[in-house]
Amino acid sequence: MPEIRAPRVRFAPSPTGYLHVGGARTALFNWLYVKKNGGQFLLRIEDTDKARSTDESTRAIFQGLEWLGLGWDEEPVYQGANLERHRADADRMLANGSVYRCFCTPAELDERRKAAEARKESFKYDRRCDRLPADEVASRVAAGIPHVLRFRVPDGTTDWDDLVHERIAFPNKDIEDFVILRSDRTPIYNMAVVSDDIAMRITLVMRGDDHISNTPKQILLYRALGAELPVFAHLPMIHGLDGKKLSKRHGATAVGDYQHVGILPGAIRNFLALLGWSPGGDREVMTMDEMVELFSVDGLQKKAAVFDTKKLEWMNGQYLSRTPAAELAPLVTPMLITAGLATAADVARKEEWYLALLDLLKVRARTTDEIVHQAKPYFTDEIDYDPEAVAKQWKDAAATRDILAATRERLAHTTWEPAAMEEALRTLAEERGTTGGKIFQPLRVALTGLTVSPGIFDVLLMLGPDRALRRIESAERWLETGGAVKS
RNA sequence: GGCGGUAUCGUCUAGGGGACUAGGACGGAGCCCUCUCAAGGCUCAAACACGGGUUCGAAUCCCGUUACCGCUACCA
Repeated sequence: MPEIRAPRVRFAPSPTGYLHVGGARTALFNWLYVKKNGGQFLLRIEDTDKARSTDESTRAIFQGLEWLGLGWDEEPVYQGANLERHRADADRMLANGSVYRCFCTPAELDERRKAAEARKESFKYDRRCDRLPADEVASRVAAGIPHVLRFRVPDGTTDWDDLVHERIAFPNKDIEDFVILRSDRTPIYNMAVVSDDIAMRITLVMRGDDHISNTPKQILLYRALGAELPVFAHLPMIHGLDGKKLSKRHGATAVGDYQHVGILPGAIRNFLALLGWSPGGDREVMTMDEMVELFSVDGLQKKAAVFDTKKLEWMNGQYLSRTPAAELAPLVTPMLITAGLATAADVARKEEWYLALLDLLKVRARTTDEIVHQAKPYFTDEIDYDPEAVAKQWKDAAATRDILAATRERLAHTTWEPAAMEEALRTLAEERGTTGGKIFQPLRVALTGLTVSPGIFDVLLMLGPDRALRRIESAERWLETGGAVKS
């Protein structure tokens, strides 16, 4: 498939909820295409459904796109503002004979539809109003009888070369004479979309493949308006683990949800890019620049993809590990503050220490949430002992207390430097006829309350002698009193 | 029901007639490393929906069947 040079593309969400991952993926592909081929990525807010559209969700969409790094090129277009043009275009088609007035009421239509269903027939508008004599139409219009505008679908076939599906064809006999303007003179979706796409000079329409059956109707509209056709590309849907279209019941579907649980924008972008597209070969983790470089419609998939959060988390872990602490800090700090673990001033005061800590924690975390959780022992004075850790590493209270006391004593007289500390504790282990692990593990619980942490000497280093020693002492007391006294 | 779309490991995918004993990644199992976890390294289990063609040769091309998805409004 030839690439389109300097394409003008658009992402056209309805502001009826937050930015959905499916929408985000569509926006990403449009964006990548434009960056690869040079052109404009435009935004159109399809807010013609006043009842469901909200400013709040428009803001959420902007915010979501910005977070993902998908900037747009011109002022966003609000579909609702183009009502007059939509009407004018519809009237133009009425004037050139592509469209006719239909006086059938919704109630009548509904009745006929139900009757057809009862007969197990498929319902299609029978064009009865198109057969009305001209003077009859004129007198009804003069009498102010409400009516819609319907498109008169010609004979033949409507087809196009889809960028992802190749040729798709619809016999026109299967396309109903669809309404383009309601009786209140507001446009129907397909009318508004085509009018706007023409006005915005869109040359490539890339959207979800749930729009495939809208496409022949839209092509008919372009022709009736004498406009040049854009190229169409229909992307596969994103499904949940059960193979059904992704929805709320599959858990988080809004981009913002992932932002809030600590997914990095780069990670979800990379993950989303791989849903329905492949650069070929074994490439998986890619920077935005690499994705732009590699992007091609040839790598687009026809099949729906399942949104697997496990792989997203893995991807995020990859990004977390590769992101420098200095870049992670602005993301993690607010979460630390919200969690009540630190203030901005705390963090600023010991920046070097903080960045070192982030470097230790990021490699073993899959989300920034996990980093915050793991960071707790380094910020609070009081720690809780994880019952599981106690059960596993502090089985014998007396013996543990004894070993902790000995450990504390050695540490108190050791230079606070990893090699020296390791040497001291390994010697202690040897003297006691045991292994390092038998000392490190109980010590880890004393220091962090957890079974999981960075290497024990890193923990010691981050905690510093005063706090570490005090904490071991608290653990000893806790063990002595059988857990009655909090650390 | 009608119309349209799709079909490679559980999942994301590579594959564009012979290089396929079908590759990689996530997830799973196991081993190594090791003070825990993660990371990393290694190993294993795991797929061409089915049936017909075309061809010397089909995961790859064609047809049919099946399954799944989407659309079928004076919604978007």
